[in-house]
Amino acid sequence: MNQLSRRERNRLERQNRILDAAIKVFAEAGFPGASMDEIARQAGLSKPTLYQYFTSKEALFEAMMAAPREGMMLTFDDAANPDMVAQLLRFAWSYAETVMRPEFLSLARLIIGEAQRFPDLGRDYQASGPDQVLQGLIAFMEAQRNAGRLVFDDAELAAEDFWGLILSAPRNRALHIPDTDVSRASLARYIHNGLRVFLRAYSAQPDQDLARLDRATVAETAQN
Amino acid sequence: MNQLSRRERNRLERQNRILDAAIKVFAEAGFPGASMDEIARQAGLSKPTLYQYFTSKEALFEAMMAAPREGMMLTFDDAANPDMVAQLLRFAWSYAETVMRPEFLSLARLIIGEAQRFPDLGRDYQASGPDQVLQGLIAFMEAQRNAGRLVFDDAELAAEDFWGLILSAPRNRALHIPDTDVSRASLARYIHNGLRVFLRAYSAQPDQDLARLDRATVAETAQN
DNA sequence: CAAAAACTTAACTCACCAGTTAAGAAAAGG
DNA sequence: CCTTTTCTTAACTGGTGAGTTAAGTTTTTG
Repeated sequence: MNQLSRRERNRLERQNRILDAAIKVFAEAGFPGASMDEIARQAGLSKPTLYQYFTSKEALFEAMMAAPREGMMLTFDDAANPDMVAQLLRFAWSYAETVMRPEFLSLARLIIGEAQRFPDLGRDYQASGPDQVLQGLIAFMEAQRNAGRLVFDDAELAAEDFWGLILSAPRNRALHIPDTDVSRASLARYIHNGLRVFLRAYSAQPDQDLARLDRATVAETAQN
Repeated sequence: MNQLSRRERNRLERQNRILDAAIKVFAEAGFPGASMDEIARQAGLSKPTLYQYFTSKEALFEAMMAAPREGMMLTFDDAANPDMVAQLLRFAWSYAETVMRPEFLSLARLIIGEAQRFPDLGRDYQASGPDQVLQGLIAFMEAQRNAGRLVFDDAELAAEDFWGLILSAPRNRALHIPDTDVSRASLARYIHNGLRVFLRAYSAQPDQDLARLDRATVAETAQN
């Protein structure tokens, strides 16, 4: 049932406990403010054991940051779906809910705060996070243009506009002011407004798509 | 010619030197990573003197952050000017050039990185920086709506959209990746695209305003 | 079950840092 | 010019943190 020896299983489980503790402590205190003793304490073991797993504070920090960020790689499953508005709306919501989670914001604050001291960190994050999402968005935008539903010259700009319209305001605010839990209602306000502006500027059939958006909005409001 | 005694002048000059050194060291190392010895060294004096001016590391940090941020409060001087497109373009450029300066980005990284440890800091910054600019933008948007040049329901959303369309993409990237100096050409790309999208979505006379924008773009390109 | 191997820990080292103290230098006032 | 006051500094203190060591414990293996 299990290939791993008891030792190996223990080791893996502890490694995960350490990484979990590290993310918590680093996010709370920043790299210089975090203490290896505190991380060890929160992981439920002692410092020399911690050094068995990671050879230095920096190594731990980098390993923690390199750990895959689940939930980031969301994409458009059904590219053939003709209801572009519904797809955009669904994408916007799932992305917003990922990115605005408190732990995710903490991590973003940490990355930004340490970007100067760890230049690779920020670059890698940008490449493996936002840039991936952007690529997915660009592919989607181009598919919609080919299907005659969107009109634009530069797919990258269109994708970035979509992102910026939907998330930049609430996210910037949340980065500056922690513990402001962002309500679903306020996210809805940004998402629907952003999408409306996006469709007005980019849709091949703006009136039709805006009507579709309003219908979707009513449907969702009724759900809650 | 000068009301201040030699002592008082020296004191002020030193205080400024300390604040300059502090901003540099804190931005480079973060709050916990910055050392008072290093700040004293960079300010060209010794630690006890530093403590004569600021009673603790926290006090220095907060004083430094409270120092007025010049260049942030830009606004629309000539509200009566009928050329809305030119005004938006000028605002976009002056704001972008302020916000994308390396020192300004360093400060933003520091604020975001320490927001969790200093909750007031992030709140105060948001209130005295971005929110002020936003208020100015909102007032402008409303004036343009009253003049029949823009169409929207929610002035705050319109203002935030403008901001997000123009700056969110390059700024987020710059926050993650320091020392990427952002060329005027790439800023121009974002600004002109953002403004185009904004006008398509919000202008009362989109075709006319877009033509105006293109003319302004050509004029500026010719200048360089 | 006993010996070896791997793992874990309490206690330590060394460096650094925030904040203080005591003694010396400079300015102000008579 | 000399005394007083203020400013400045080199040297110190107490505490903490990264990383190590040596001794004890658990797991594996014959």
